[in-house]
Amino acid sequence: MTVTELTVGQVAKAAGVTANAVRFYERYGVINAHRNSGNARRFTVDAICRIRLALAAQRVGITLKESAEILAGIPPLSGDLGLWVGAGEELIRMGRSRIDRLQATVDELASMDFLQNDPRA
Amino acid sequence: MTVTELTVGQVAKAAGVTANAVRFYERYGVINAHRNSGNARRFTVDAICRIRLALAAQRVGITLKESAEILAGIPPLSGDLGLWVGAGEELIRMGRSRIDRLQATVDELASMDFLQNDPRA
DNA sequence: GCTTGAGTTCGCCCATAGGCGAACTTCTAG
DNA sequence: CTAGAAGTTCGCCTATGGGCGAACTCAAGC
Repeated sequence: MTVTELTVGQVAKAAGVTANAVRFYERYGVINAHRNSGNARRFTVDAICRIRLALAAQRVGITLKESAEILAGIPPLSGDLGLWVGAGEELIRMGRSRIDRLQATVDELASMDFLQNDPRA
Repeated sequence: MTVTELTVGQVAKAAGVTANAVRFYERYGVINAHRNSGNARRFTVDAICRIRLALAAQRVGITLKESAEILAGIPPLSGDLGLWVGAGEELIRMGRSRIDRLQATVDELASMDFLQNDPRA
C-alpha cells in the first residue's frame, strides 16, 4: 500500500478550507509536508485529520498554536486511530474546562448582590 | 442611594482588565458609558458584569461581537440578575454546542477507515 | 498657581488567522 | 510544442483584540 501523496488542493478540498489556508497551516506547523522534485508540497491523509481537529478546536477557543502543540504528539503518517481520538479528547477536555470557567463566572454573577442594591433610583 | 458612577480605572480594576481594554470595549459596544461634564466616561456596575461575561465567553471561542449582541438584550443599568444569568446561560449553551461539534468531529474521525487503508479509495 | 493623578484622543504596533493578486515554475494533455 | 491547470513565493490587505506612548485636559490638594 503506497502512501498516497496529496497535493495542497486535494487536502484543501478534503478539509473544507482554501489552498491558502493549507499553506498557512503548514508554515504554522499544524500540518507537515514534504516536497516533491518540483518543490510542491505533498501531504498524507493525516494532514486532513489535523486540519479538521484544529478547525473544530478553534471554534471552542483553542488557538491553532495550541492545537498544533497537541497534534505534535502524533507522528506524521500516523494511521493510529487511538492517537487521533486521544488528541481529540484532549481538545474536548480543554474546551469543557473553559466552559466550566464560564459557568463559574455566571454562578458568581448570580450570587452578586451589588446589582440588586439599586443603582439609581 | 445614588447611582454609583464608575470611572474607566475603577471598572478596569474590578473587571481585571486594563483601562485601555475598557475603552476598547466601550468603542466596540460591549459596554455603555455616558460622559460627565469633562468628557470622561462614567460607567455603572453593569459594565463589570458585561466585561466579565464577555471575557469568559471569549475563552470558549465566542467573539466580543457575539457577546455584545447577546448582552445588548440587557438594558444599561440593569440590576435584574435574571437577565444576567440568562445571558450567561445562553453563552454557555453556545459554548456547549461548539464542544458538541468538536466531539462530533472526533467521533467521525474515530470511524474513519481511510487512515488504515489506502486513502486513494 | 502648580503639581499630580486620572482621564481624553490619536495613532502606530503586535499577534492570530487567514485572503488575494502578482509573477513565476511545473505537470499534464492534446 | 504549447496551453492550461495547479503549484510556488512574496508581499500587501483584512478583521479581531487589544498594548502603548504622545500630547493634552480636568479636578483636587498644597
